[in-house]
Amino acid sequence: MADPKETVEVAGREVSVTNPGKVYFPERGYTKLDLVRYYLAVADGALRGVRGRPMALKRFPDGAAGDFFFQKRAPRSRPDWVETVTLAFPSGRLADEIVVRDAAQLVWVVNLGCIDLNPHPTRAEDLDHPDELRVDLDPVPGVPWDHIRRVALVVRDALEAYGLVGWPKTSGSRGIHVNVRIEPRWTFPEVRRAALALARDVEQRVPELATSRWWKEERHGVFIDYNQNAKDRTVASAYSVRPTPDARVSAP
DNA sequence: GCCCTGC
DNA sequence: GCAGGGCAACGCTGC
DNA sequence: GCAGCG
Ligand SMILES: [Mn+2]
Ligand SMILES: [Mn+2]
Repeated sequence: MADPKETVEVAGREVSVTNPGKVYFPERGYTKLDLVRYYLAVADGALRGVRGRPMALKRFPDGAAGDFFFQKRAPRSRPDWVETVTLAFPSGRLADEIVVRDAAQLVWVVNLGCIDLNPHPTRAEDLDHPDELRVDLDPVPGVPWDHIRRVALVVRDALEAYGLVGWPKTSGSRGIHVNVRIEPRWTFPEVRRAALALARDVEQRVPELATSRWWKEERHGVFIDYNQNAKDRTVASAYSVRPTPDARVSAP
């Protein structure tokens, strides 16, 4: 059959795309090769979100509607131009995670069935000090988009008071992510505490719109998920395609 | 999606 | 040759 | 220590 494999030339390498015609988004008819071509088209932006960061792989070998699994450890068999870095867990266990820096590595990851990209907030060069604080706005069901947007604007004001700049994007699901560049100087617990302080600040500014309550039952409006800044937690990066039926994208 | 194992 | 299994396990919360 | 949360 005329399908098993296609080769794309990217970043000076030949990268295989297996099952290029496989339908990954049945509702829209988008194929695996469509997904690869999308990522090539936005490679500059997509790489800005993941470059130099270890990432957890969330793999959908049968497309967005199929089963998925997480994979922290890079597949043992991989080209020598695919970079990894060794992470240590508190348990003492180790994991070699993928680090993407160019479009060839990106396509290689997409070929594994990764639809969205989930980088850590750290760089491979310094795994203990995040250089990105992530403000994850998760609306409870039924919250209108305008409220989410308004909370994001309040986040901007609150950040400004600390001399910080937030870079917003849709999550591609229901909420908004605001990424904040920080000096790689603070530990995970310290960054998480900063995110909590920010969440409480925002909640105080617009208590009708935003909440920092951990318990779902006590939440109303937009939950500012500060815990997303804990260690070993990742967030879908900018330009990631989400595994939704309509192939929505996290749009800056 | 792909490897590894075992039949 | 082919079917089946594996592929993560964190850290924080309030009780 | 537990289960809820993501
Ligand atoms: Mn979110
Ligand atoms: Mn969240």
